[in-house]
Amino acid sequence: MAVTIKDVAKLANVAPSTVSRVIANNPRISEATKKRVKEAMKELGYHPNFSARSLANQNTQAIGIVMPSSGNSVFQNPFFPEVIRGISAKAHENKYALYMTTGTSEQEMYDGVVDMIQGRRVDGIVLLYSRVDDRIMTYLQESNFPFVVIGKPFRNIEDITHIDNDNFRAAQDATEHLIQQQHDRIGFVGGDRGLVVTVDRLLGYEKAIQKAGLTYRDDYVVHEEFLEEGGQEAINELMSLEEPPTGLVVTDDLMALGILKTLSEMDIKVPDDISVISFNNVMLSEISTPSLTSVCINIFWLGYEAADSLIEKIKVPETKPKRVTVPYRLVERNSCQTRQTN
Amino acid sequence: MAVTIKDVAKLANVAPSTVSRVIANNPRISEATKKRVKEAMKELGYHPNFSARSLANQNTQAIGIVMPSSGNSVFQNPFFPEVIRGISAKAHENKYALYMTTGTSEQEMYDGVVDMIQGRRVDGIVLLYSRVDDRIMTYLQESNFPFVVIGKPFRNIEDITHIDNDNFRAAQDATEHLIQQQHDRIGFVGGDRGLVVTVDRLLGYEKAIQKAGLTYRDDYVVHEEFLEEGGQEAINELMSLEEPPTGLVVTDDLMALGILKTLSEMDIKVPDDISVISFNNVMLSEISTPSLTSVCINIFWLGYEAADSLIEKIKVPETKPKRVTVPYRLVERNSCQTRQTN
DNA sequence: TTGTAAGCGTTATCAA
DNA sequence: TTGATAACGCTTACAA
Repeated sequence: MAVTIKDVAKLANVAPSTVSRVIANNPRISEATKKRVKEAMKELGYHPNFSARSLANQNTQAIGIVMPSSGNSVFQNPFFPEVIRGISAKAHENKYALYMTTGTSEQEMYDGVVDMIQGRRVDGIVLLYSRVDDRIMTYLQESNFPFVVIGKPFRNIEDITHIDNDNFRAAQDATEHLIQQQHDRIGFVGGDRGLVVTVDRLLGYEKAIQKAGLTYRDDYVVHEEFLEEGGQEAINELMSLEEPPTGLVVTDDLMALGILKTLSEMDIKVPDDISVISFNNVMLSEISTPSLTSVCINIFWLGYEAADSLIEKIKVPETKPKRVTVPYRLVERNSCQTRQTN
Repeated sequence: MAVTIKDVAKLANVAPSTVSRVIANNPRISEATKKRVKEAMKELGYHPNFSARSLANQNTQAIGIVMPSSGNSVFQNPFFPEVIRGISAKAHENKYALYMTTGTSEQEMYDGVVDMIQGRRVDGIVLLYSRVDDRIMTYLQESNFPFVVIGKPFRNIEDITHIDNDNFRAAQDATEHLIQQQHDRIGFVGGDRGLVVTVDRLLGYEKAIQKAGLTYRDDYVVHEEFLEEGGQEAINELMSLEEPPTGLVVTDDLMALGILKTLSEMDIKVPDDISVISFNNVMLSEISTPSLTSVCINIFWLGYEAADSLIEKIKVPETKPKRVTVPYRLVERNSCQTRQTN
């Protein structure tokens, strides 16, 4: 077995409880013994056993991360490594480790989350997505376990701490950016309509269209799962309309990349023939050709704030639910240009 | 407190140990009591407490994942979500959960790993990269803790279970692919030369060059950190040579994407003016324009095998170290073409 | 086939 | 300021 608190106690000639106090940095312990114990720890190479500690403590110093199921293609989105980096940064500052459940189906994910919570593997959970009518979120709420959501909860917003951008306004701004560039036929390409973020961005788009006095056209709004089979068809149809759009608001950089490809295959030039603006500003948007004008939503920051709010909630359970809004900003690159009216 | 084994025992009118046996599916327990206990568990909504179990068991049912430090830009590489997906799949089959350390510096990572191991947070570790002279790997070896490496260990290969592609041959094949397409001026663009995989691929490239009777030129070999400041310069220089290459072997799809961009800015057309072949075959290689001819290294599979070997090692500690070689295959797309000799 | 009881490595309460 | 000692929730000899 590894070296335990007892070994340290023996070597330092104190009781185990004293060693425990030294670890916890209990103020009422003499500097002398503190030093002696610390030396003993160093000498033996002592490391506290987390399981034992958790058991006694009722706390794990671990945060659970719930991603979309890995069967889902969004799993591939660079959004995730980046939020995790943010979460991780804050977690690390507070000596929390990260724990992940995974699963290839919604059911597996659900079971994983239940296990994680009921099995007391973690002190709190960050839900990395928000979808309409999500069992997991419902469960989290009912279980009364500390958790925060990245994104906007579909219901019970008031009761759930969540970290989000103002996606409505962001989409409105993005759309208006195209409008300012003289575009008046603007399409919207959304991702999974089950995601609240998709809905929010669509609403923002609609608002901008309406506010500018343009007519909202159903056939300008498509949803594609570009990673799936046949994902290109939606774009094909869109561009085959009698009056195809000259500007596109796309809800995700990765989708925009796919669209860039489809367009190039149709021999439609970006930004000359059509302007494309998208969201997230992942590193790819910079290295694609053309580089993408994208709304930077500060992914890292979302993660960082999420961990921050969660840790607060863990430490002070009475903390009121709150909404943290992370700012966004439009980053202009080369996928948009003023419409050529000739 | 949550419902414990005692509560279940009481309700089912048996001893706690019996409940424990039912959980462990101990064969010598009567079907009758087994059923009774199971009903009690269901009725109370019992879930075993992992900490308690780990403490008694000396096992955590968790696998630790060690990524490069998140300060490092490779963190962004879609390689990671994909290996993790693979690890996760196998882990899940065996009811292992995933645990992640993170940190922004090598030191932080190191401390995290030590904590994870000494604190008995995990039963084994998957190291997701292999670099020349890595402290963490050295530590893992010395600590005699179950671990596997994805990639080829820099030293002590015989003693370390690792999962890898034959990167030497893969690079040789990739280079020969260009040679077959009549290219005779072929450059090599590598990533971090501290990574063993970079070295292996470079050697494979050299071998192919030499085997084909082409002359190896120092100035055709560059290493770039394309995500870093000034990453484009290496390519710029390469293409400004008096006799610039007409083919490029690039060690990573993401780098290849960056190169595609740099080339397009220099008004050099791919594949017309220059052919590019890269590695990893991440989803992006398909949706880039042009799509990338890439060596598929079966990332998911790497992860899956890694978890498999690790779990075996955890269960049977005497297991001999072994090397698992995951096959690769060249996926032809549109970034390469036969050299136009006119 | 089942129960009793010790032990896993901590923390925390109560005395001293 | 420190030491005994009882939890924490589970597993596992050993007994029955």
